[in-house]
Amino acid sequence: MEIKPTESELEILQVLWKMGEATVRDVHEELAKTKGAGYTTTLKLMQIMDEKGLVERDTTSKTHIYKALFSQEKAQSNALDKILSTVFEGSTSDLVIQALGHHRASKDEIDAIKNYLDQFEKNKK
Amino acid sequence: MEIKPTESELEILQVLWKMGEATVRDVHEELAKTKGAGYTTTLKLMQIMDEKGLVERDTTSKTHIYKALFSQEKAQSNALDKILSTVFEGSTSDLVIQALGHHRASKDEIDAIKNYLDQFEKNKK
DNA sequence: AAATATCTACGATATATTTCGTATTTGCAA
DNA sequence: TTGCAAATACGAAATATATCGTAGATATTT
Repeated sequence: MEIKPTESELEILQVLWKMGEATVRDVHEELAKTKGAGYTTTLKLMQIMDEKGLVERDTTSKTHIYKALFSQEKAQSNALDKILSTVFEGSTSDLVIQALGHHRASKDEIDAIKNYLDQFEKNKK
Repeated sequence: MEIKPTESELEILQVLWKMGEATVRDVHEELAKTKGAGYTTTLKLMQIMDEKGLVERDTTSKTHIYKALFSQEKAQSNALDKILSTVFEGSTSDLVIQALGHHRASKDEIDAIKNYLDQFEKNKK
């Protein structure tokens, strides 16, 4: 059973990942900073997401509290899978090199990656 | 002016990238291997892509010949930008490490990446 | 040259997604 | 307790995307 968040649903998930828990108003106000959709639009989407199981909500009080069930890690994994197969022809190294080339990483980031690679090679042996 | 290929358009672009030039039938038969849409569906999409400027076509003979105008590199760059901002919170290193972790890269690929990093650091100085 | 196959053009339908309007409910404040 | 503000529920419209059917044009075969 594949549940794939739509574009708008992902925007909402981003807010939930950042805030942990949030009300519809919380989410809507965050989105309003960059987008111009009405409150009920956000509400409706979050209700749909609840039906789909992308989020859960506590409905004990009048104002419902939402939490993401679809994790950021899962979203990352899905996103990588998809672009690997659609635009990178399955080449992880192409993807990595492009990523490093176009989006400048800090020295710390580079070091983190090098460490990771060293670790990786050791385990290979 | 942002022209963003849709999901289906991207599938078609993939075929064009691979083949260089292709007719509607070429593309359709390639897609048919994994998908069940009719010939005119592919045709219509490719016509729309032509209007959008995603492809160009030679219409001198009855059977038109298509070529991608939207490059694979551009698609790669767009795809990375998007997932970086939507699911990786802008962290290139997170993206790279996830990519290396979940999708096993060959020794050659790892080496390629390490070389790239070394090169990168040298230029920094 | 007629019949047949293959192609393009293009409107129309189907489906998915997003957006909104309105009704109803709930809590708080006057 | 009455009224107002803010929330949910939900159908429906708006928009975006994908799919198809049919008509007409162009080649190819017999």
